[in-house]
Amino acid sequence: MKRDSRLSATLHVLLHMADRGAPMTSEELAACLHTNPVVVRRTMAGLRRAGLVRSGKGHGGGWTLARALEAITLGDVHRALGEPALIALGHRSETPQCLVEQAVNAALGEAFAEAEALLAGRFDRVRLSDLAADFSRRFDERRRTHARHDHAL
Amino acid sequence: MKRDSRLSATLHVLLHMADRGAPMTSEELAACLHTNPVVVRRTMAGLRRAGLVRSGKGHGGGWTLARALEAITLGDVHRALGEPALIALGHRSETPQCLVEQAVNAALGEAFAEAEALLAGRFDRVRLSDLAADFSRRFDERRRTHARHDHAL
DNA sequence: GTTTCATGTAACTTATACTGTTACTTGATC
DNA sequence: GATCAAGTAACAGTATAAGTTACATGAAAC
Repeated sequence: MKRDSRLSATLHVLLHMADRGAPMTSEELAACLHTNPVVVRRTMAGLRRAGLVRSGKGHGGGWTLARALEAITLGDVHRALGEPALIALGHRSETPQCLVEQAVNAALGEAFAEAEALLAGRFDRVRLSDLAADFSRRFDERRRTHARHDHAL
Repeated sequence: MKRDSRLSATLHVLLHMADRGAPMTSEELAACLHTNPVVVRRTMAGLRRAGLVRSGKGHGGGWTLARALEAITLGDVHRALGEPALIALGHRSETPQCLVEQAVNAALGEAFAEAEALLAGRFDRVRLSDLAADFSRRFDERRRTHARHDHAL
């Protein structure tokens, strides 16, 4: 299965937007993702509709967060993206006549639903501010590592 | 994401094979799945290599189970199919330079791994005999329902 | 008010993986 | 040897994410 990376990409650019503080253009965000500005606009359109971000045209335009990082969960972003499927497996038929297939669907469906609920629940409990805090930790860590490096030179 | 239904299909035919007791041809199994015999052979090839089923050519040939239903778990079947991805989401880059992306990958990766472990663990605990028992329950239930129907006529 | 800049969107192409189909080979049974 | 069924290669179909081009819309700068 080819994996959907829109959630990953979107979280990435949202954190960059927060870090910047000023509007960022689709072109700048596309550079962060090594992709095309149109891909960014297309993906962000759902977030705009969901009220997570705002967009402005013309000079000084671009994308800005509409809420604080603390007020946006991964679940909010996932839903804004159209709530794409989390589980890569599916049934052969959703409404089978065959009793064997009904038994298979029941067993797999229960397992899928449980895993999906686990992921969705976790998404709802993680805020963008949590990711930003982890980024800061990594940033400080890198600074310490580089400082040691500099001393060694 | 288009969902992978090979696990679902394979469990379906394995139960039909167990129910039959005698070898079933790819053509017969394909009829159960409303698909093509070649699709069946292709999918079952992994199970043969894994020692879950045997195949015979010529007259009286076809597919048979190589183990009892109690000795095959959903996990066995999933691995025999090449262990396709369970989670439909992925990272944009597996080894990002960007610290922001590293933080995103860490958060998502942990969530993905947890959900994947939940599903895989569950697959390892469910045996084909469990599905067969559920099928029998459904079969009896339908017989009771149909009996009541007959009385009403 | 015209130019410039940036979003909004449609349309098309590409990439990828499952699925379906045809054609042919291999091997076992009658 | 004829028939049957698996084994397999090769190719077409389908769906979706992703990338690209082109153009319209609207806001700010000059």
